Amino acid sequence: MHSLCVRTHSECKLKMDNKKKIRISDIARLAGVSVGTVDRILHNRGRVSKEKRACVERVLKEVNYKPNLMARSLAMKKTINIIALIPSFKTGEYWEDINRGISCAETELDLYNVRIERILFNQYDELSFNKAVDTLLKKEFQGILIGTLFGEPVVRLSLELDNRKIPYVYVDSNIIGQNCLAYFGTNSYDGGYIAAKLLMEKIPENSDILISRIMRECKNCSTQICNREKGFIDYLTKCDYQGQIYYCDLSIDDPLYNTQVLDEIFNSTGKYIKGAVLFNSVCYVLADYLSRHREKQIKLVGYDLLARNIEHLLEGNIVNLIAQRPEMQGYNGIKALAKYLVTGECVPKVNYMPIDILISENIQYYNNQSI
Amino acid sequence: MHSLCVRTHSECKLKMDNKKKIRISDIARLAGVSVGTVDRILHNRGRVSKEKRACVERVLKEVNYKPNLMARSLAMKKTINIIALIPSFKTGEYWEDINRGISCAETELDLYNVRIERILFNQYDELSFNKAVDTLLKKEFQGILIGTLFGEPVVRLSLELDNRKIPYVYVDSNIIGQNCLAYFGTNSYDGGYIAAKLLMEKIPENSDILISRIMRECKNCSTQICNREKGFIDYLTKCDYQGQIYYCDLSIDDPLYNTQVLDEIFNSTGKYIKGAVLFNSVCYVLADYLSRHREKQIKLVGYDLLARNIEHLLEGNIVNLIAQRPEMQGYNGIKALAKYLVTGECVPKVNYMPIDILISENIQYYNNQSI
DNA sequence: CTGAAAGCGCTTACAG
DNA sequence: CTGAAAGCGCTTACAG
Repeated sequence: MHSLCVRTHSECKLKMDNKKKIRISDIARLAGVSVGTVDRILHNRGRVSKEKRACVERVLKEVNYKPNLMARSLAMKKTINIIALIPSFKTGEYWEDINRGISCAETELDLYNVRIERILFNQYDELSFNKAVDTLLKKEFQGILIGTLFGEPVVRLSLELDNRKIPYVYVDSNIIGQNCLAYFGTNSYDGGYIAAKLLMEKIPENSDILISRIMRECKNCSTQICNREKGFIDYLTKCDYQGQIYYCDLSIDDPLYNTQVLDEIFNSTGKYIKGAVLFNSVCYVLADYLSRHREKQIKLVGYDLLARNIEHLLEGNIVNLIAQRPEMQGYNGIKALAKYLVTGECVPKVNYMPIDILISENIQYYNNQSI
Repeated sequence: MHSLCVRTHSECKLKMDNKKKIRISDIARLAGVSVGTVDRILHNRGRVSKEKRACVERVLKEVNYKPNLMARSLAMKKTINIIALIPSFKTGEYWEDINRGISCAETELDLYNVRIERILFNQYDELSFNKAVDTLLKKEFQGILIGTLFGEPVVRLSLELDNRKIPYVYVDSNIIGQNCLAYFGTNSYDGGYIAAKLLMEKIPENSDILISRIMRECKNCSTQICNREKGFIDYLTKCDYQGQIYYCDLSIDDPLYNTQVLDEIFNSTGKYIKGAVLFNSVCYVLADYLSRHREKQIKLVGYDLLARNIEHLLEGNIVNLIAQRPEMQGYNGIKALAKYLVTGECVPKVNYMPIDILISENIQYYNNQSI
């Protein structure tokens, strides 16, 4: 059956050495078939005889064919729809940055006929997430990026997507054991470990510290925060930390309540507290109090570049912010989906973002680089 | 003359609202001319009558035309040649990272028929730079990225490029007063200022410190290093630092000599030195000595993620490395050139990279993100 | 000065 | 199962 192959091996070689990009029509010519047949084989569209298939595949193996993606996307009028399922946000909030990365990828991919639709939910309300899932499952889409705030319903959604063979990417925090195409986010444990190191080098040895939590967070939502706290504590243990750890639950929007709670701690047994940390993105809540009532005697380490956190960092009410390249998470997440959908290529499954350390002197440069 | 315009304003509007991307042929139809004529106007190729020009421009203004870049680049077989004029490097050295960013852009831009040629020079030898310039000026190229090690000859080259109307981008350190298309690199002064802050918070108040330099650097080469030192000293002044500053000149490749020099300092008046800094990328030279002779009693801050620096950071011989996203510099620099050459769009002229603070705990994640 | 036509590399009906 | 042809949006000779 090889007689069907009208070109010899050496001719193929010649073609290869000859640097010019080889095209589908070249392959067709070399294999003695039409471009339509080559295309069918390239894309597994079937309806090709064993003989021709073997012949074309033989040529393919020899020439290292790379499709011209521009020509492809020009010829296919078909658009690819990607959904971004992320929390809604206000200006200056954490998810705004992730969304900015998504928008950036969106602009770039527009040329390739990739469209992105955002479906938003309330990050403090699991029900709103479930509703968003119901909405999106009715839509036509080929890929989805998921902000993994709510572990359990994300797993449910993932199973459904597995069924439908729709690729999905996680951002923010990872949920292991799922078939996501990729995860983009930090190693939360190490993010906590680093916070402890930064805090410890700024306060006198074995001073007491305060760990604050935000009450409005639902119990089961963020593995991110649990893992950070675990890393934090492990660092303390490793250095044989001997101080006292205080815990408190703060309100995200009731400063009076917070003042009451914190005054109580600081004015009683907590008067030797020299450092504090808060593991989600709103450490400004604590900084608000400290700046007004404690005159920078207490070193605070927090996470994420919310506008209100940055203000406090610049004023010295926060000593370090730990950032995790949210824009990059959004950008890379969308690009990974598009790459897979356009070319079939995969990226590594777990992609840990850098854990960036910000101080008042370097924060002005942090978001200068375009992505 | 408006009668030449066969479509009315409202028809244009209709076309716009109708979301579909408008094409050159749409414009031609709306203006009552051929696509060839529209193309000539779009690209200022001349040979168009005043009337038709006015008519087409009128339509253009109304429809917010955006060319389809994929179709354009598919149709133009013409390739764009960009030169990267950078130092040669060995594995694990600083410029390897910049080069990696360049390669990354290269891969991406291949689709757009952008080709990149590297011309390398010896970063310690101004003559080799000048030779490289001679070589490249004989070539055919449309844009160039320049590693600005040698201030004066870079200025000369820039003037020649201005003459030829060839856009150029600076990376690594900025040279002000030139017409570069863009600069990508850090603010060196702030890079030094931050080094001082990091060092000061790790050593006892007013301990003595050591500033090391590398002898092989040519006197006139790096404004980068001068500026870092200036920032460093200014921070000390600002905190009213009272310690003693020692200076020493080290060899990049003669550890015995360095041992001698450093032993002399540390064993005499320098015995109270608790901190050290080195402003170019090879602080491993000093770390080599400290790790062998001073048992981590001296805190060292350095720059850039050379393989040998990273080793010392992980072993605790360096407390902080300050990094400046070299890959991003290379990548963004090339992309800026390509963008300008393909679409005519400019990026901001001065693009300060983030000043990243690395410790042993976060360095493993630093280069994980693809760019 | 202007337009009709061919071509970039790929995909997609369509006819056989 | 297979191939010839048209088309994606733009550019580029070419003829007039």
